[in-house]
Amino acid sequence: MVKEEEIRKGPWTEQEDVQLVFYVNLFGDRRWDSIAKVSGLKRTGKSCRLRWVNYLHPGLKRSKMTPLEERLVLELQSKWGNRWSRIAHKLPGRTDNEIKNYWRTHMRKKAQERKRAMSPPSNSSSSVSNNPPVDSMPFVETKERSFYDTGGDHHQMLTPKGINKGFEEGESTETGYSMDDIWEDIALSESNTMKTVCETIMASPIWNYCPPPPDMLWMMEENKESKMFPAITDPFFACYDQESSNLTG
DNA sequence: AATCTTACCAACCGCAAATCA
DNA sequence: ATGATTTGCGGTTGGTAAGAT
Repeated sequence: MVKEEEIRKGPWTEQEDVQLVFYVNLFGDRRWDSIAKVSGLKRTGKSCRLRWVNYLHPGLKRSKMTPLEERLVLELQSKWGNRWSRIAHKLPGRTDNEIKNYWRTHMRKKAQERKRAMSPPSNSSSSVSNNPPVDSMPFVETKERSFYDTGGDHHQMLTPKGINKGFEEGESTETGYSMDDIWEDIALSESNTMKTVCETIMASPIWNYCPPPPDMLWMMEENKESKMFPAITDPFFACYDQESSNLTG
């Protein structure tokens, strides 16, 4: 485990993202503690998993919720309550965190609308403390259009370019880096093989290496994340087995 | 133009469940 | 069978961009 004083927190950097993507592709999206250790990332396994699941996973949709998805979220939430992970399973490409955030925002807005509707303008001062917590409020479905509907996912889910956050229309991010940049970094090394990767994996820094081509990495079917990586009993050793048997030839 | 408010999202935390030794 | 470790989930917080005043 990484020593406590060395553990990094807060926003992930581009380098960390690339590094994590690289190691997850190498070892699979399990054993996060090991990935955290081996990768040299000064992050906890938990943090690595969260970053992968919520941001770096290639199956993620980065577009706004479609009206259909919104409706589904609302229906399932009223049915199952705050079982975000369960709900997320019904919405391919969406994460529990995303849905949870959406719900919070949505319900806050609903609560405000209700507040406005229930409290006449002449008597508005008494309404505030009577509002129940948003999560406990019974949901009343409306037919209103999404308040931030953009028409849904216009991009192919599985292509690296399609998972950018918020700049689907070709915008670039102001805040430093984008997933495009990451994928570009990865793609830069198309000519390099896994052999090179495995030979150099234990050395540092990671930036001397070039990951395998993206199309090799991200082959997965929607809703079948578990098949994203080859079934390797012990990925750490399997890597080197593969290196010697498959990847050299 | 400056300040305040709101909406959104990334990431953390604590806890429980699952897995491993 | 059991204790330790790891993983996953849900709640919460903090930062920031956009909109309102």
